[in-house]
Amino acid sequence: MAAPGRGVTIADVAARAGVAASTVSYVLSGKRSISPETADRVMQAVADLGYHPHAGARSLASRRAGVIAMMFPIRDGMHLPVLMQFAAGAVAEARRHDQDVLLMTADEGPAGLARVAASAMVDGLILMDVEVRDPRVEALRRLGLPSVLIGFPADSAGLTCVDLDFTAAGRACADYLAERGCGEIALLGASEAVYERRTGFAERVREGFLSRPGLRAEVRPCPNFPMEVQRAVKELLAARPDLTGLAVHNEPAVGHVMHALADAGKRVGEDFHVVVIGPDEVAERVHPQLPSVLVPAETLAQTAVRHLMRKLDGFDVPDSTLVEPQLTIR
Amino acid sequence: MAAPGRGVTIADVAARAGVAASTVSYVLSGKRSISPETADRVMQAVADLGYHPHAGARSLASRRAGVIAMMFPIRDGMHLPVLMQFAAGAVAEARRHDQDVLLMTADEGPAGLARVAASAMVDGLILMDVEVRDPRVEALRRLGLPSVLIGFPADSAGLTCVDLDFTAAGRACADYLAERGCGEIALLGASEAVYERRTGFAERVREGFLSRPGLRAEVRPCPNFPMEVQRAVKELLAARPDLTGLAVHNEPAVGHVMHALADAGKRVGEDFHVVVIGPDEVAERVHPQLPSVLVPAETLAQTAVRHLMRKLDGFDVPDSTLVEPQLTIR
DNA sequence: GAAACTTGTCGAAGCGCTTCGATTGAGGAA
DNA sequence: TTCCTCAATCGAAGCGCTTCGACAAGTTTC
Repeated sequence: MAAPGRGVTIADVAARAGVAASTVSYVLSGKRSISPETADRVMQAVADLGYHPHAGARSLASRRAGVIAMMFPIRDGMHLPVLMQFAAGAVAEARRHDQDVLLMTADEGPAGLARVAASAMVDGLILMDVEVRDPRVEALRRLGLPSVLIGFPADSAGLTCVDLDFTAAGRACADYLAERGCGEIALLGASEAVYERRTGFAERVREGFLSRPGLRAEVRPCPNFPMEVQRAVKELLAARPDLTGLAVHNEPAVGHVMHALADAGKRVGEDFHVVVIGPDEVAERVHPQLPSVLVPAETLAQTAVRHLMRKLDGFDVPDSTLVEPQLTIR
Repeated sequence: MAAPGRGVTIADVAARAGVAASTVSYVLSGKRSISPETADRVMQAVADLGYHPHAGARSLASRRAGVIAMMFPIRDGMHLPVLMQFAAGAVAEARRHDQDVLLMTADEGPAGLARVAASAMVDGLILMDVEVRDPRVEALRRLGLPSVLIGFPADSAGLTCVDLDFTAAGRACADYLAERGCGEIALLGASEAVYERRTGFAERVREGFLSRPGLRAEVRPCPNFPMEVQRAVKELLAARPDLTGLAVHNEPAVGHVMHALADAGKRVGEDFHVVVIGPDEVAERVHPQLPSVLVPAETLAQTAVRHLMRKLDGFDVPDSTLVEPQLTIR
């Protein structure tokens, strides 16, 4: 348990178990068959000495670092809590595969990818919040570093991408509202900036939302500031007096939308229905609590890590994985 | 630029520059003097080949991994965006010191610390959101892994701790309100759970808030749910009719507090004053925008990383560093 | 003009691990 | 019994880097 001095090595373990170092290695990796008795003795020695293989040595000899990198965007408009959930999910899953996670920010860009790849610091990479045209994607292709992307770039050929099925999410919202008897509905979407940047995601929601027949539906981008949100809602209500259903795909706006509706005399949950695309807390922390389709950050992270692990082990994985959205009714 | 095959090694660089591998190493590390001409040739070769040293080999030979770990809490009541800012700040600063950052979650606990320490995977550690009685702290002491804590455990002897000066933050709020002419003020604090868990932080705010003489001040913990927050505010107003100043140290509650005040006919910024301890967005996204003392996550992260770097380089750093709060008026 | 340093460079010895034969006994097949 | 196979183990050769001691050429110093 207690480390005797500094650094217990495989040789120490071997000596204590009365075997060769290579035998210890084989016991630990399971790459050759070892008699149960020997294995027991080795494991006992490992436990006694509190042995953990030196990561550097291992990576040097085996050409496997046991580390994957995650590159995060730290950009305007990103919803930080979701990123954090994502990170937590990824770390948890990675640890299940005995991998650690190196944290990178998008600031490092393609050069950062080149660096970690060339230094063999990581075995693979998860790239978050991929944009439609993303310079990192090209770098990734060039480097041949095993990777999984969250989101879809314009050309995803030869890449492994994972994302929420935003089309289905949009449709789920329309369905929910339709089932509550709304005939005229609207989607208050992401801010303009988001639409400009990564069309993919926002447009898919739009498409899904508009895809349900028999409804009068429209989509509007949503402004950034509280007062403007309220004004936008008021304008919408004025322009469409028969509107009875609203989907909101914009975390920070939800609270303000609810005020504006209350001010306008709409009784949400009774004569007017609202559904949110966003994290649970957002939908829970307003009154009344709203139904929501969340971005299942944890599931996405898990899926991404699993795919990456399979790639590292030489298996094939689907090029594109869309996670089904879940609508939670509160 | 383009990698020829797989893996450019120091030997390749040496060959191209016409020197010994050790010379390349010395050029890169600056640990021995090298003639400018040779250095140039080497650097040119490095650039030509896109050489990056193999991290594992380097760590094996030099006993320095070039990686620091950050252990994050993923716990209830943590404000995720702040954590993320923290992470971003730490990564940025670490990169400035040519270090990478390994992400760990508190789930791994003391055993996780033992693992990364024994495997020489990281050179040092930053431990976030330290609790008053934290089992990880003891493990840290035992392991002798260089580390910096964010927050203060009960016994911080021999440790390096960094945190916001919460006492000063509390006082700054009281000062702000006093300057606006409020004679009777209150602090709506963290939720009960937080008080129970890490007394340090919440109590320091309380202490600071109550420390200004000549004011009638009180502190109340704040409930978790929207309706209860509103009720709590109403009760407070009823109990203290002369109350004209309120400090809120509870991110999710701010919006609801503002409603309750509006409902009660208080005109914030005119006959009633409110100040927030929390992130900018929280204070900006209500109407009217509020002054706030933020938890300077980025600064704290930077300070923590710098301290850790200095420790790794064998310098002394102060045991305890309190970052001055800044009050932003909007 | 010899002794004593400096400066710039090289070669070799590891760092701790994995992995590739090689080796040794047993157990089976012939 | 002899030969072959197979399971279990060992020893040695690296993986790519840093670092230590040497050493050849200057530079000083007396």
